[in-house]
Amino acid sequence: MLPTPRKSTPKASALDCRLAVMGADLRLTPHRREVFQVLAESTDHPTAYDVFARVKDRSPHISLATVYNCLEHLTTGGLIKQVHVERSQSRYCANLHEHVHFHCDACGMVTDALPAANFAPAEFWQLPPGAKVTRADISIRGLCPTCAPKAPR
Amino acid sequence: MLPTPRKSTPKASALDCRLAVMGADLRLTPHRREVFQVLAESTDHPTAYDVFARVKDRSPHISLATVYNCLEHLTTGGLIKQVHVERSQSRYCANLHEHVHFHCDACGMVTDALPAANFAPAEFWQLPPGAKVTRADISIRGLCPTCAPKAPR
DNA sequence: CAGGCTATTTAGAACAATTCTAAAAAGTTG
DNA sequence: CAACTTTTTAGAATTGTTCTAAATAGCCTG
Repeated sequence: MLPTPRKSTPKASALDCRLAVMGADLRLTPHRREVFQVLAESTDHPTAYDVFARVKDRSPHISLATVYNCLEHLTTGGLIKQVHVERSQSRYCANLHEHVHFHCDACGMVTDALPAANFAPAEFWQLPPGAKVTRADISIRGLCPTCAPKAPR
Repeated sequence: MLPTPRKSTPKASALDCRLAVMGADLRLTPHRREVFQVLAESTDHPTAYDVFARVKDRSPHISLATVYNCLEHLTTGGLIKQVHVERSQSRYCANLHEHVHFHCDACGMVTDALPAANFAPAEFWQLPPGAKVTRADISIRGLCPTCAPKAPR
């Protein structure tokens, strides 16, 4: 049985709007707002621990468990996305536009790359007949502009 | 400093050939051969533990650490590939043809999908200028033919 | 605005997958 | 076969994450 839906807090900012509009049933606690805000201000795909460290500047008493908790709620609410690079720690981003991730094998940096053209996975690969595609996780690996020149050969 | 290259064991099978040809400097121990063989016979992208369980039928005394060790050597030697689905345990496959992975969100099954057409990541996404692409990890998610009909709505 | 409810937060324990360690065993070379 | 290197082993350690139980806070009803 689902809990009774709650309204969001009275005072709303631009971020709050996005939270209110997109997050189906997500109580807008100060912690969740801060976690979201940190992520919205970051372009470097921070890990849960990175987020924890950044939020701590504003809320020194927040615990790592709360950050994980907030990240989970924001993710399931569709407000942020989890990014997986290999099977190392998860990273998060607030960029919800369709994009892929470019990952530098040398420095570990992760950046977003926007699609240059329309892209439909089912057109490019022979998927099992009858399969229903919900999404494609695409991570492109290589060397970033900074690391590429330094590479041997 | 690299260790002196060793020759592979005298008697060579088809698998050994692939191992010998492709694995730059990989001593062909019985364990490594068995791990590779198990993988070559599997199409279900087993986890390290799955491989461990399957190899144990032939070599009851093999340890999990050895399986991890063999998988790592086979991977760095380019003989097998690691497959990552989200950040759950790694899976492995011996299919070295260019392909992507289709992952069913309902049953967790992973299958290979071959490219229907030529595919160059740099054509589809605006990667950072100067970046050097070495590979694209593409995992397509959705529902497999078995699970799709059962899904609600 | 007190009482009752539910949700959130917390610190720390637990967990799972993997890697590390140190020692034993096996293989290779001179 | 002696000296050396590599592989294998069992178990400990590590890492990133999730779980737990208790404390706290938020909201609604009367």
